[in-house]
Amino acid sequence: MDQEAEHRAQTRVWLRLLACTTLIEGELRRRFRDEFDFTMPRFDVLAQLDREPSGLVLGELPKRLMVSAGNLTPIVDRLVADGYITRTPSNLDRRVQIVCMTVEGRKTFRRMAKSHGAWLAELLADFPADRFDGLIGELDELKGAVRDALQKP
Amino acid sequence: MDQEAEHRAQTRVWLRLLACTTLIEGELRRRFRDEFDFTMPRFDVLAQLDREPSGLVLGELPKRLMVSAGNLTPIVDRLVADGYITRTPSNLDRRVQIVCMTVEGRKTFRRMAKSHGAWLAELLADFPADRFDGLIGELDELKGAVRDALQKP
DNA sequence: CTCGATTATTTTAAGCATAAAATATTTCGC
DNA sequence: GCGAAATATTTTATGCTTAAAATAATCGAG
Repeated sequence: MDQEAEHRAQTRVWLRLLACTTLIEGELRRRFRDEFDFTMPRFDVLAQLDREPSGLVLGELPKRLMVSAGNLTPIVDRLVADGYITRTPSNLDRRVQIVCMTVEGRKTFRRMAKSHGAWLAELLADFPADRFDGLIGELDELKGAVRDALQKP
Repeated sequence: MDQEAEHRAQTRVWLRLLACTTLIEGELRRRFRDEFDFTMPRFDVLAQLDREPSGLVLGELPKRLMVSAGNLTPIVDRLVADGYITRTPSNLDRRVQIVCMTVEGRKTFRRMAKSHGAWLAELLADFPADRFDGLIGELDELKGAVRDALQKP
């Protein structure tokens, strides 16, 4: 494959990737809004905390969710205000805060997560099941390749 | 594959997809900003107009870019103010406007598009070239499957 | 021809996202 | 222990994004 063709293939991969993500994300956002009056970023925060019964250091969230720290402040604020999570200053280091899901938050999250899974199943239903593993493998490799490329400089 | 396993595979596909897109998009955004003081949505508008020498009906842009109409108003406003595009009311239908790239806009776009291609090549360099076509095919199928699922209701 | 429906576009309100600056606290070299 | 560097978090400014309401122009049925 010459340089030109490789360039074209790379652009095509990127555009397809973006189209698939935009399509799915848009529909999931719409349903979260319509069914639960909730947003995906809020759901993503709860999803992280669901796996951590003892809570998480606040600073861990931006890393796991791949967003900026400043971004999370108002999102966490609102989740606290709505009673889904708590935010408690650490006694050992007063710069640090621990965020932890409340019982109410966990209950709400589980209900939404169930729907989330069902929506995804509905959206991906027409994709042949025996090719999921192949696609996952390709995407994993792609992710690794991009990560490596970002590491270099 | 049982229901459970299929669900897990679907979630994994979605998370990988999102991770890849977020990773690449973030880096491209950063570079657009650092190198050209430009944003991706602005670039996307120019990319559409680059393929239309005689311009486009404004209402065509939200459809092609898969964004809402209201979203484009301030973006187009600024591109006009910066001299990259023109916006002229149609004589036949005064509701309609035609947007068209200026000579300056076209020059700027081509310069940025060249860098954009190079950045993408850099980010995807470690992904084996002989597997691009396979991945493109999978993503095309995925996109089609999701589109079909969205059509149904 | 005229009024109601449709279509194109903008405005508004709310929230997400980033980068960069600000604030507050801790840690570490000396 | 003191002051400088490092770390955790919030604030600020700017821009993207959507949904829904508003505006404006055209179309179409009678």
